[in-house]
Amino acid sequence: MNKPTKTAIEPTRTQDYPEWYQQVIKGADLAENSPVRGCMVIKPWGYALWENMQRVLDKMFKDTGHQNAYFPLFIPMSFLEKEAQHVEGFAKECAVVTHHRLEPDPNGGLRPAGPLEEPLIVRPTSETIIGAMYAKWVQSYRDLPILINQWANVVRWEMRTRLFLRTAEFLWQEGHTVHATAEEAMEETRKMLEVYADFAENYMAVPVIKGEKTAGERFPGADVTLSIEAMMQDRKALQAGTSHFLGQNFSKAQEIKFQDQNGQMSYAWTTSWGVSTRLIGALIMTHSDDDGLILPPRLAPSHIVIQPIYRDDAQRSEVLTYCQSLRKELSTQMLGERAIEVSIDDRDMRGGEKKWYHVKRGVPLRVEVGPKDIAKDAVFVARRDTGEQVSMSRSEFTASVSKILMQMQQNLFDRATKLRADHTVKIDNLDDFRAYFTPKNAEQPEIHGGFAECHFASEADVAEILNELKVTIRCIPMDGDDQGGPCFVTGKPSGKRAIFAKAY
RNA sequence: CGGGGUGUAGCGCAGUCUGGCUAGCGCAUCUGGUUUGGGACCAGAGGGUCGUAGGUUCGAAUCCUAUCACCCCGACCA
Repeated sequence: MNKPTKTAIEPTRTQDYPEWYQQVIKGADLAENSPVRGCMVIKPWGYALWENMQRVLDKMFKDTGHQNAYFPLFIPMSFLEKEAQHVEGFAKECAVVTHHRLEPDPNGGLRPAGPLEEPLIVRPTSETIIGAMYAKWVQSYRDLPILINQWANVVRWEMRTRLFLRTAEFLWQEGHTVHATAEEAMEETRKMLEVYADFAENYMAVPVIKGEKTAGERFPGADVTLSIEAMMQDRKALQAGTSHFLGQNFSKAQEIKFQDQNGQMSYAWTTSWGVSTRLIGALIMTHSDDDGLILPPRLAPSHIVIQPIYRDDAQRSEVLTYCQSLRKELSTQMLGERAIEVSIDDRDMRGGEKKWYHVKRGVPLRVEVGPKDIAKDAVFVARRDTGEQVSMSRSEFTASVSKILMQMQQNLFDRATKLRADHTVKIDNLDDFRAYFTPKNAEQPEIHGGFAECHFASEADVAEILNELKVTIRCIPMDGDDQGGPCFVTGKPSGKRAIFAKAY
């Protein structure tokens, strides 16, 4: 008795954005919560998406001279203690291993036994364990630079979690490099931010702002933190990737030093940079609509699903044969460097149900093929991004499929760019700022605000109002060409504008 | 760690205030049939230690006590 609903996902974005987000994930079967507090299970469709992201990023890292390696999950507690800022930043959210076996307890259960002499922490990030190894590997300037990346899981014991956006355990990559000079390390920091921005915009179709974090928002232990910031459809900011110039902080703490050309001992300069499964959250919240997930073709695990339509066995075999040949023909087409992925969904399932299954999963193109289509050698094509459905000849479709997918990729990017442009404003006084970030409905805040470009002279001056409105300084954009102006709170002169926004 | 809430079938819930036959409903699942260019219909079936442990009672999903788990709101964060 389940009546067809107007939208495949309920509630809609405007009704309840956070709940919509959860339902999109559920509808697309990307992931679900696990019995382990704060930890998610990434299901095959979600993991395939992550694998595509990994494949592209990994190539980008290799193309910029990096190699992959793997370092331990566990870090001796004393390692973390070495860098004071770093300890302070992460100590409160670490999982700590204190025992190395279990024994039966009197109640028939198990209890930890065999206390460790030194507790191990599960890595929240690997600067310290990797730094300890780098200290051994670096002796001479000839050993530099070291350019290593690792794909790993990390654990941060967050108080509140949300699928993909913030989970206790998440998957990521972390690059860790060592350089002889500050300039070279800073160049590496910038270079990797560019890689992330390139990936976000050209593969994820998510427009990002490259910028520098303020002191208050910096990575614990970094001298400079750069980030890419994206705007989600609820107009909140999401930090999608970070790249840190760590100066000599970690090399001094961990004795990463080398003899230079002149025989002098110097501390090395290090960087670290990472993106995580959070990118999937960014993807979802940038493109999806009230019918579910929308995937940018370049990262979609499957580009086209062919849905055969038939009534009886005779038609079935005729239609399936046609679909198989269509599939084969489409599979030879390329989308960029990747072959187009085509699947045939011939499950015994009602047509409408099957259609919505793929709509919710965000497959870019859905192609229906039935006897009537075959009779005129045509296919019925539905585009996920626009919802447009057209019948076209088979030859026309196969000839243009690659172009259509690239158009979709571009359309998603343009759409997201427009949303951001429509909700980015320059604000120069406190009243406007407060009005911009205050929802009309205090009980159930509607989607409001966006990015505010403002001048500020010092973080302390704006701390109070930011705290009150739950707004943060996202970054000081690198590409900004602003000429300076007065702080929106104090009127004191400031250089460049910063992006202010509510954030995930 | 504060404030609020929820634990009943795979999922979503009703029943609890006011204790009482065999604990219900929707979706999902399974079987049979009818359907089939679009989120089907009919008939039937399976599936529950009512979070856990005590207590009150002739009798507890329901009342009392304790406890655990999870969710939401805050403080903290990729």
